[in-house]
Amino acid sequence: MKPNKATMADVAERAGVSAATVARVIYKNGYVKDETRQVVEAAVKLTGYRPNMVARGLRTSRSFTLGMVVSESNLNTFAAAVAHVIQIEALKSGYTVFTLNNHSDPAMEARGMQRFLDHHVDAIIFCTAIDPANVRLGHRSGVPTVQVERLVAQVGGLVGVDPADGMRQTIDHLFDLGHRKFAYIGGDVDSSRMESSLGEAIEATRERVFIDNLARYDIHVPPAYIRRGPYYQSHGAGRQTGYRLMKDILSLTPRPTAVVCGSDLLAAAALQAIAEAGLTVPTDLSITGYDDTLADILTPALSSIAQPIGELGRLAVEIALAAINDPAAPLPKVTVPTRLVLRDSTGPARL
Amino acid sequence: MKPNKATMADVAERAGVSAATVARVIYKNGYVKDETRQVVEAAVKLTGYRPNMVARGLRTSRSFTLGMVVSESNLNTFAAAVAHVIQIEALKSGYTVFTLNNHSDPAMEARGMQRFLDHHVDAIIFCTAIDPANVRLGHRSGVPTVQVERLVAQVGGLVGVDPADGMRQTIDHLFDLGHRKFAYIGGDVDSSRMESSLGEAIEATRERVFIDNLARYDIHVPPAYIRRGPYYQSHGAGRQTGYRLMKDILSLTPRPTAVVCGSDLLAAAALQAIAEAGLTVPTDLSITGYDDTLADILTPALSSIAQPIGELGRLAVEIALAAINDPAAPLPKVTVPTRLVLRDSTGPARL
DNA sequence: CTGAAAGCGCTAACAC
DNA sequence: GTGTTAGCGCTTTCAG
Repeated sequence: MKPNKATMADVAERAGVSAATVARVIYKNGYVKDETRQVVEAAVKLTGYRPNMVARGLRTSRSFTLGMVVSESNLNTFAAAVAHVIQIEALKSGYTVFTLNNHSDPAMEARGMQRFLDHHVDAIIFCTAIDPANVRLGHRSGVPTVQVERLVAQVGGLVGVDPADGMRQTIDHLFDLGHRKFAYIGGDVDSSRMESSLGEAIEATRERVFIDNLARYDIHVPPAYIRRGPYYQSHGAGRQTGYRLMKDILSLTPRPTAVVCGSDLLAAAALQAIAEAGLTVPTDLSITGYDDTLADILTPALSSIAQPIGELGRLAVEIALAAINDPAAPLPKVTVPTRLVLRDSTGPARL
Repeated sequence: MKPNKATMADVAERAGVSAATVARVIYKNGYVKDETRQVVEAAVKLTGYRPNMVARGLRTSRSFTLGMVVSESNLNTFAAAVAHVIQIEALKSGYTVFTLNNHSDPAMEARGMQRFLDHHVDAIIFCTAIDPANVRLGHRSGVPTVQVERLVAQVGGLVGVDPADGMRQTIDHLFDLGHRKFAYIGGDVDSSRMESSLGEAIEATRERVFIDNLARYDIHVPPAYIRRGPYYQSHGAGRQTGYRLMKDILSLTPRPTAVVCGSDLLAAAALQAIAEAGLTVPTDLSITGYDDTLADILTPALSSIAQPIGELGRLAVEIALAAINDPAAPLPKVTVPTRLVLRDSTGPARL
């Protein structure tokens, strides 16, 4: 049973008009006599007509689709959350989105990009690209691109995140609680995966902002107190990175009283190491996360630096659509702020 | 710069043949003289020709796209994981997938479905549909549908999950550890969202299997020891469901020594309530999760019932593609098993 | 073995 | 105001 097969011609016939008139009614284009409009609308309703986006796409070279590349491990709920918002926003604007997970594999991402191009998507949003070459490919093919959170190639639009506010609030908060010895657990930078001309990766920025804010209080963090590792460990590959890095930190003398983490996942695994060492958060040690995704469901619930997910997604779609509607205009690079969300993982420093 | 704009006609011209011949070469259809093939292939390479899937779709009424509806809250990493696998599998088979998150809202899901149909997707996979009407709509429109994990409408294919094995292992394990007093925390069933003729919702099945397995040991669970609530609380809406339900359970006399949860997220929030009560897992209380997604990163890491995510995704795509290639064949309903993954949240019962 | 021609469903000039 | 026409890029008979 396939009732939705009514074509524009069918509607036209039913209404006793031409296809062109039907189109005019549907897209409210040229002038149509009011009476005619009624008839056509009735015919549309009657036949259950729905425009064929494929045919429309061929004719107009506008597919009304967006390609979205996400880099979302099972536990990277941040990227997932942004992706959700993007889908909703796109939907609102009449766009449907192709999603592709690059699984942190440049080759996979490349294949997906090619698919997007083959399907003539109107724009591509990278919810963090893994390989600059892929962003450039999109750009080179004349498809507007928007990079979210992480800039890997100096083309197209960007919706960046500024960790400064959140980090400042975090350091202020911890300092006020009496903390003077800090450590940092962060994601490591694969600099091969961004264009060298771009300067700092976001991981480096987070670290720098951490250090700078402590410097305001004349606190200097020795290199040994800053540890880095991969954001994700594939499922079943044993403990996540933060576990190992926290163990390293716990073996340091003197032991820090506050540990700032570059993601909630790193912090979650850090909590495991802390518990294993027989220590308690926040009594023995304060700890903070970043992303505010997992933070809420951990024990103790994490104080965490939140990135404005809704804002990120909205802006990404907005920029993409603007670029589609005006291909000549340059794509903007915008930045959104972060803020600390307080929960239960931070407390007075144990002296 | 738009180099990828070479059309089939361009290639044909370059090669000094007709478009029809180019098509034959590309899709290895009819006979083509070897020499001609060479020339055409060279022209393809030279022009960087890529088939236009939109035009192809119009002509063949096969869009080589799949629609995927996911019901994935930010913390529902299970659905996200299945969605990933589906994308990969589809990609392998030449399909690109439109993703839509229904955000647990039937109206949103309906809108997305309509988009999928407008774009003439070749099949639709529901990574748990929210409204049977939407599944039926797809089916009625002649688009093969596959439901994953949860069956809400008695049409199309199904890749179901059988909790029996995992639950049996869980109960055996806990019983062997000396546990005799059990409680259960599960997702509640919104029966308005499934067709009444279908029998049990998966939530009900999990509960039943829990009860039945305990009955094997002559253990009877009073109703007060079985609590239900919504799987997810939207971000910022306070503690997740499991927190409240666990608080309720902790106030019961006698207190159970083992609590089985219907999802890792419920268990995660339950851990928060347990910690708040000053109790320790697994010393004072054993607890198990379901999904094996968050399980790994919690403190303590959860023993959890794992559903075979890769298998689920693979089968869903397989069934969808089979239906596309043979629209007459009935869509199968298959079931995959579960198993317990042991970690640190289960221990000897405290007497 | 290869080319010519028709047409998928829609839109955008251009007529009337 | 409305109809006619000519394709968008591709596939698929049908001739040859």
